[in-house]
Amino acid sequence: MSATPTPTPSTDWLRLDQQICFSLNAASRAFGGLYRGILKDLGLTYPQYLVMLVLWEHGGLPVKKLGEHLRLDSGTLSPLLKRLEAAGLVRRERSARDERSVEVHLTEEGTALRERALEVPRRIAAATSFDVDEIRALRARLDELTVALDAAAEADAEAGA
Amino acid sequence: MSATPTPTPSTDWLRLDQQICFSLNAASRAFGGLYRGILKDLGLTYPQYLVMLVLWEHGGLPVKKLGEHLRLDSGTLSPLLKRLEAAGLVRRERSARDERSVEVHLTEEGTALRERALEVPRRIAAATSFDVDEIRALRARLDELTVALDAAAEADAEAGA
DNA sequence: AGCCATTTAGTTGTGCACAATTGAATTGTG
DNA sequence: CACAATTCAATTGTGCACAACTAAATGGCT
Repeated sequence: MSATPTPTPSTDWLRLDQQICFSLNAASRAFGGLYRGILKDLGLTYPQYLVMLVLWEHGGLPVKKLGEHLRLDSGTLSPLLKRLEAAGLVRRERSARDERSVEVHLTEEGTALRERALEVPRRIAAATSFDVDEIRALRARLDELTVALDAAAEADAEAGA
Repeated sequence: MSATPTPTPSTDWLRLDQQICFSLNAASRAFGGLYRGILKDLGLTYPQYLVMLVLWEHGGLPVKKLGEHLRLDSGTLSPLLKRLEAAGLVRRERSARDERSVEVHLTEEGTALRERALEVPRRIAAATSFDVDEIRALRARLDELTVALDAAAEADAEAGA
């Protein structure tokens, strides 16, 4: 071993402050903290809010479709939807024409909650201090990144298999 | 169904695809998936890898300092560090001069793991298809955002109190 | 029709994030 | 010194992410 490695030239690729993933993770959790405060009034967690957004936009959907919109699987959605159902915001019912599928519908209360949710994006936007174009550009960048990462993870998984 | 609300003009602020937080969250989870595959060889999860990065860079640290670097509290770190200890990568010992504090040190094995971790950033960078300057710019942007969000969450919390 | 691969939700188990609380050690103040 | 306030780690409890598996329903194929 001899003498601590400490190579740390200006290009130490293992430095935390050089890792994009850390900045991303930190920003994601900072958003989480802000949403937590704002959504508490609505009785929603952030992932629950995302589910409600999809339902408000598309109406009733099977769990599968919901998962495609949000990139989440039934392992995450099943318990989350149960909690939304317990809160009286959604109903879950087996599809008549395909008994495997469970369709998620808004209740009256769930539909009504949309009105109160309208102020959420405004409060969030106020917090970022970024203007609309900056947000759009950043979002586009991140989506590019996500596509590249998903493709790479896919390729990696297949190489490993 | 009495006419779905569907206000959806081109500025429906509740549309999922307009929300920066969703892109951020998606990118963060996409990174997670990629790291999961790469770090499996090292026997680390992504948060465990972050802890190891800090230890490789700074050497032994009390849990508190570790948490400041990573923005994590003892509720997250305590069990995580126990798992790293069980894996033989770190030792935890009460500080002699302040019995409240627990110092986390790398074991030989933990120090040695750094060599094998050197290829991780390379593999990640290859997956992003972004060049170094783009990454740097994106990271700077995200860090700005994080600062703004933390400040806003702080202000929000105080207003609520 | 009978059989089999696929699809769809749900369940189980592991690990992380975070709020709230506990308990011990330390520090500040009278 | 005594005692209140603070600091630090750990614990408890809730909820999310994801892998692996189960069970039921479906659709294709012979």
